Amino acid sequence: MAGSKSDMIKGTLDMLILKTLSLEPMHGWGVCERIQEISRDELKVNQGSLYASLHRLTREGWIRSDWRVTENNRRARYYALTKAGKKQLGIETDRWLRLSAAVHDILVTT
Amino acid sequence: MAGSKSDMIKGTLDMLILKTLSLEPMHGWGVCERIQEISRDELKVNQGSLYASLHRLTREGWIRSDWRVTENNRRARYYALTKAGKKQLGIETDRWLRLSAAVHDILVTT
DNA sequence: AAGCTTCTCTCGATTACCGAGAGAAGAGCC
DNA sequence: GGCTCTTCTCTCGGTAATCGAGAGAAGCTT
Repeated sequence: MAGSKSDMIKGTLDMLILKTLSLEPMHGWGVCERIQEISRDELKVNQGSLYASLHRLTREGWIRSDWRVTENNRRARYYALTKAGKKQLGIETDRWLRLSAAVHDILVTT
Repeated sequence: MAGSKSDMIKGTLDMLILKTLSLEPMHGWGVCERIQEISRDELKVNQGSLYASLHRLTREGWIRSDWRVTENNRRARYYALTKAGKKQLGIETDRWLRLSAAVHDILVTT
């Protein structure tokens, strides 16, 4: 299997998760699927990275969670953005847009 | 310090250096300045990261180097892209464009 | 009961980058 | 000669993010 697994761009996972949760509260598994779906399989979130990030975001106070029952009648932890998380999402998005534009500038220089 | 001067987006440094060297052979110090200049100070390459990357790229066979005399009559190691390096630059650029587009898709989803 | 799916969470290894240096050598000045 | 500034090389410890490979629990289907 020619590797070519699409890894994440390091440093973007937290932002991507914050963004996804800003759409609506979701459980971890749902975040994975949503990101993969919107990116048309370009981005796949490894579970090991997912929960590490979710716990990191919780520790920072950017998201909070509680147990609920899913549509399928299973228990799951639902995560939601806090106010601070919303602000953080803005900060990280700005930073990403600036930096990725700069990278693009380098790449197109002749 | 709140500093947070713009760090690199992790994983892009090698590509950026390959790209910069594809313009013309340069010494390490020159690569730093060029990247900073083109990105209008948005991207600053730390020396510790620079030489780590340069050595990594050499080890992989994507660049090669030799000692030359600079315009200022100093000795410096000039780095140049190899054929394999040119190919690698293409691969990494494609990957970057795909992934950054996917990230963008997530960010604009409503 | 067995097995599949959904969902949670953990942990060690890897790797890239930062940050803070040291060292060497030419240039300019006294 | 001695001094400092600039240019340019390279090293190394620490940190943080991600991977990769798992385990565990509980509801569903057969």
